[in-house]
Amino acid sequence: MDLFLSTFENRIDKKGRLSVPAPFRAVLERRRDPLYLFKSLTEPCLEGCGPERIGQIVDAIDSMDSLSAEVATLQTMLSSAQEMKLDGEGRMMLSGGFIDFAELDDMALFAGIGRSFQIWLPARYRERETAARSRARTDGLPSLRLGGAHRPPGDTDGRR
Amino acid sequence: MDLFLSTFENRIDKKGRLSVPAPFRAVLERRRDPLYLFKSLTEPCLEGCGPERIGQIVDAIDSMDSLSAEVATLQTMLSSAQEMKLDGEGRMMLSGGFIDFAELDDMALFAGIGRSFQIWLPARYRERETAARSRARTDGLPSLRLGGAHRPPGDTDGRR
DNA sequence: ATATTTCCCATGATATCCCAAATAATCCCA
DNA sequence: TGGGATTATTTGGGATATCATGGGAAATAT
Repeated sequence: MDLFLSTFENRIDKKGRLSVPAPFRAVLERRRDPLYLFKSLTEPCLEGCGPERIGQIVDAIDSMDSLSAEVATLQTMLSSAQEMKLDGEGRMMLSGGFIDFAELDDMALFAGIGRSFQIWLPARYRERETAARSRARTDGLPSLRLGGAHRPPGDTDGRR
Repeated sequence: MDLFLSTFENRIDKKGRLSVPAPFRAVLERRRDPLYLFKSLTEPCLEGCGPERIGQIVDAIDSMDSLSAEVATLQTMLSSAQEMKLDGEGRMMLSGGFIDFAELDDMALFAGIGRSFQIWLPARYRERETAARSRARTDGLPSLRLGGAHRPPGDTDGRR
């Protein structure tokens, strides 16, 4: 299925470079996709994805009333998005804006969440993770229908 | 996919010159497109794009009732549009009309929004971004159909 | 003649490339 | 199953290229 899964913690060197975890690079390389990063709209973290998600945002904007607040919101996502070029060793350069937004210092935690991944300050991510787990115990699980909406096996990409 | 993404802040020098960010120039050069700038209809900023977007506006006007108020509005976009010539270093000269309209002084912020970009007074742009982010947190994210509508692999550009 | 724009080159800052060291994961065979 | 060897991955640093910016000179207009 080719998804971003698991977490990885890598160092941000003094030049601002950060290695993309090899398994995440493998997903993108298999699809010959460049990597895009943008600031999360709702949380202090960065989001990483391939071009298809960026394309969805662009298309959504074109199909909406350009005066709506929703369009302004989507434009904010695009304005924070960057195509990341990786060096020969698979590292990207994080701009100051990205580092400030996610409040990163010298370590970054990659959290794969399926079709995209997030980049967090490690301490903040772990805080959030324990909070989510204790919410699950007190409030119960969110409704999860497993087994219903799967694509047939062998349908490895996202097309319909 | 060749989109205008991310933000860049450049200086307007005392001769009135302003560098177009290299990644934006690269998009235009790849398509051998000239750059057009016009005054935004809805906000105190300038809009930048290639000729195809200008063409879309012209076509939209042609398909509308030529006596309607909307047509008059759209026509003001066209009448404010200028083809910008760049010097050898990729800089353009902003006319006084453009500078006054966007209330620019010595810095300009380029914000890529996919098929076009905007030019803002940096402080004003950040205000607007903050507002969009707090709206996103309170009102939730705009509905985006994720996961379903992928293009087939290999269809890497943005054509429809 | 004077102001303004265009062209050209210089400079500093920063990103990119390239090679090497250190660390971590995997393999292989006893 | 253990442990040493091999390979993959991450990290570091110096050299090189790119880019934004500034200013002078030439060209154009007023």
